Amino acid sequence: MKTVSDNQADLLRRHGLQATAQRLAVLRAVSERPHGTADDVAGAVRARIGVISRQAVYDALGVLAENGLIRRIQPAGSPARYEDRVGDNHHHLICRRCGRMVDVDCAVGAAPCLTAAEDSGYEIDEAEVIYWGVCPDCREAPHTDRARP
Amino acid sequence: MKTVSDNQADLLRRHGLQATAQRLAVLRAVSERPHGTADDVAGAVRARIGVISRQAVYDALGVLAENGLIRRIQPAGSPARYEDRVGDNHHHLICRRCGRMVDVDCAVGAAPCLTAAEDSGYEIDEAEVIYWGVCPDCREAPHTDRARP
DNA sequence: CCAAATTATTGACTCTGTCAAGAGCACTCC
DNA sequence: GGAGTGCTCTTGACAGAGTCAATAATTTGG
Repeated sequence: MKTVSDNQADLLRRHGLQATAQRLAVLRAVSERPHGTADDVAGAVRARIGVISRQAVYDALGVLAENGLIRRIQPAGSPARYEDRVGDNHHHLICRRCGRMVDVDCAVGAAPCLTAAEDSGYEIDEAEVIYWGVCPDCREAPHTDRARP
Repeated sequence: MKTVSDNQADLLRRHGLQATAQRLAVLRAVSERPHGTADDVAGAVRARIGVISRQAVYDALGVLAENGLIRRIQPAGSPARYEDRVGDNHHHLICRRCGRMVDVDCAVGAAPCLTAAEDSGYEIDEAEVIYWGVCPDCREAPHTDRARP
């Protein structure tokens, strides 16, 4: 019988990547905590396999993202975040106060948003949409900004 | 007769900001070269008024953006960029190879894109849209990636 | 099991951007 | 038009996120 790790190892090899302990752990960490930063991932990986270098984390995240196994999101004012929900080009909704990020299905449709009004001759391959707002929790809580007299 | 600088000074004061030489020069630099980075702006300002500290540039860009006189765009993998086209919530189209950025009018309409399919209870105030692709020039030119054997 | 090639580790380094203290201006009020 | 007050600029140290480069360790095809 094959374990989850075996399947993920095969997945990596099918993409022409070597299946190392570090990459497997990174892949698993991203899938367990969507929208985590490289640092979060490093922490989760260390909890599981003991030790990993910062560079290995960046390398793994890099090749996984390049090969479409994970997706990198880089919101303004935040380090890059990673998620394993790929292939459906969904969008993100971020709270301006607490930074919490949630997924949003595309309003337009399945293969969405890839048509700009005028494409200026560009060959568009991705539409990145980030909605900014205030999450329910932060809306209820008193404004920390205004709280200081 | 009023000069351009006088008008911009008034503009600043109308927003409750002091009209300093540095701020005027920053505002002018942003308007002259849209999509420039803080560093570009600093260079342009130095060419005009001689010298400005890095901090003053960041301060000026910060207050101008806060007051809606300019807009800050922070694309993945690039330092922040600034433009003076504000108030119409247009979007951007960036070339993956050369980084060139062009404006795109919103496909949806005038006050656009603020409606996500499901808002998860968030109070959305901005929709940031970035299209990624390859510009006409880079499409014609040979791939630098593939060019190395 | 072995050799070649890919990956990981280590540590220095770069690039953007921020913080804090003091000096210098801009604007207001007389 | 001059002086005070408070905002703004300069200077220099600092921090976070990510990259580079050389060496050591694994993976994997044969």
